[in-house]
Amino acid sequence: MTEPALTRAERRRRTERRILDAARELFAERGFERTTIRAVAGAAEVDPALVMQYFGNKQRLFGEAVRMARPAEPATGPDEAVEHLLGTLGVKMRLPPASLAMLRSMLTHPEAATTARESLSRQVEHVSASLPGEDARLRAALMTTIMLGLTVGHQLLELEELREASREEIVAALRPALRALAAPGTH
Amino acid sequence: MTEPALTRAERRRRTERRILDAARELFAERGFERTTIRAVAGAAEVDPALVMQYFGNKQRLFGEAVRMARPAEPATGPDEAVEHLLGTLGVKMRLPPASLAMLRSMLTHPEAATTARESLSRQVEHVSASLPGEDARLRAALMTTIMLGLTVGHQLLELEELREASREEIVAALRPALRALAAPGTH
DNA sequence: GTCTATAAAGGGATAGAC
DNA sequence: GTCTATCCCTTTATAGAC
Repeated sequence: MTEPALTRAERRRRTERRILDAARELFAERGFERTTIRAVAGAAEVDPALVMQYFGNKQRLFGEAVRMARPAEPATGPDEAVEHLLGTLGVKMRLPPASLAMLRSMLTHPEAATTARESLSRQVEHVSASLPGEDARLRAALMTTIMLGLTVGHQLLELEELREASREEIVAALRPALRALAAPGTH
Repeated sequence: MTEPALTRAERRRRTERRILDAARELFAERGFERTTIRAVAGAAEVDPALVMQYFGNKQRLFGEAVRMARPAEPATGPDEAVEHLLGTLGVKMRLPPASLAMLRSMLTHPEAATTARESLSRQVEHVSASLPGEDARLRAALMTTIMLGLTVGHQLLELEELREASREEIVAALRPALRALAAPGTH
């Protein structure tokens, strides 16, 4: 009793974690519809019924899998906003499984779509606050969708033309485009 | 016999067309997995078995639904390439159902993913041929994914921030960004 | 040619044994 | 607390009647 290797609660916590990790990976790879409870259980090496026991249903499992902490970012200025977006590219080229899972299903699963919209809207707000000019909100939205397109093309569609470039090359090529949007337009 | 209102072949052609139109709309709206043969048949007001009779299986129905004519575009110069891309925005804000159907499923359906990759690669090649500079291919890829992100955000996710802007505003705000990519970089 | 009936499979969910 | 067994629904696909 002096060395209770693992308490029940602890064991349970670990099993739950294993299931969630497996779920994230499969949702990220195949999307909501093509991911089965059975497959998740198989990958986590637990019984399918246990997955239901822990998460209730597939929808809640998905909800837990795509939930993640989001760091709050302070508003600054146009140049900083550009560099901030470019900086996320390092992250975006190896997105956390939770984000990938959400992105993979955002076009075909209602809840994932909602989460994606909310997340993108927050980013638009954040960037927008750092930009000058009348149409800051639209330009911020364009900057955000540019990053979205890049992520989709690179991470989800795995386009060769992007895969064969280094992060630095992409950042360097993209910077002038984002700068053009960050500056109040001459249009 | 002088007025055969509709030949068998003609009737069949029309029914097939009705099925395809219904399929495109549903695939565009819900994606491959969430679209059922039954729903397609219902929308086209035919028997589900008839859909199978005509198209064999769901996969082939999808294949026919997303197939579409693609106009060949001549290569020109950087400015023309930019204006060409911006010009497609008019189209992209009301994409043909076949394209929408393909895009909707591109992240979760293997065949749609392949079609999307091929289509994007063609566009990269086309734009790339019009650009000067060492890294024309990468810059063309970025321009293409920018348009992809915009389409996804606007048409599929229906982001408010984009929806509330007019085509002209978007074009005007986006032009400098694309121009920055079209010019051989100072990076 | 079109529809009825049904086969066959897959997978989410549940009850209850251990 | 974990697993066995199974239910039951949905959906694709087929066989054969009309």
